[in-house]
Amino acid sequence: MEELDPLLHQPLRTQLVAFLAGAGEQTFSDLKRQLAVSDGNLDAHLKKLLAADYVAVRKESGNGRPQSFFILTPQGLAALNDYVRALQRLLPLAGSGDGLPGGFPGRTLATD
Amino acid sequence: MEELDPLLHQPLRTQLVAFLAGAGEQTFSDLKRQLAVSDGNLDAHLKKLLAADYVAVRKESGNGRPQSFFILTPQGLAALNDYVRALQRLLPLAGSGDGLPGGFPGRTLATD
DNA sequence: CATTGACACTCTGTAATTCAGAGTTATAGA
DNA sequence: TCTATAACTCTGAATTACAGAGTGTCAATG
Repeated sequence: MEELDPLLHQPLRTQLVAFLAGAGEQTFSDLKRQLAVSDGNLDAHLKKLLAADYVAVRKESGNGRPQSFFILTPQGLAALNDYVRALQRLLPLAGSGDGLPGGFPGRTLATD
Repeated sequence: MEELDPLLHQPLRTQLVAFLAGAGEQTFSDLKRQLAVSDGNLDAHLKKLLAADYVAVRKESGNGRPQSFFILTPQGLAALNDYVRALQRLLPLAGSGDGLPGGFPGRTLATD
């Protein structure tokens, strides 16, 4: 069966990686605001992504107050693409236009 | 930000629900074989889906050996559709043809 | 008819994950 | 300098995920 990278297939991390992919380099505070998540939780998930080299950090300190900038690595981007492909194979996402108006393809769900 | 139903956004449960959506009513053993998962784990996740009314069970006993047939409920199907829509909004899944050949849209990932 | 084996679950405990808030360091303003 | 605030980081509790042991039923065999 289709394998879904457990590192990416988690609500907060999926959002996190998707956001980084779309928006590019982000500070800790920006991520915190955008994802509406607690400090500790964000830190924990970022740590996992850093440990897997899906995300890299660049720390700045000296001029203003210290800040960390987080960015998706090539590995992270590749993993995200694999993940999206796995989802597409698993869920018939494509083929029903934009929004799946009629319901999930394949079944009408007989409730008999 | 986009909310991803945590009940569905978990590797095994996503596969489980997607499989039920595509294949219709399935026995416990069929699910176990298809998803290559341990008894206890399958049971635990089915319990969650049953508790949420995403899945219903029909138990047969009398003629052969007792068997449980699991099927997606209308609520489960609706939740799955919502979930797919949420994914589509979160990840730019559509628009790049069949398989995202070029990479994730939106960024080329400057590693500078 | 008792016994053995296999199937179909279900229960229980452990390991891993997720999360929130307390703690730490550093800057900015009064 | 003293206080407030921003930007993290650490710690521990609660939830979740998982595997294997346990329970009950049926079929086959002697």
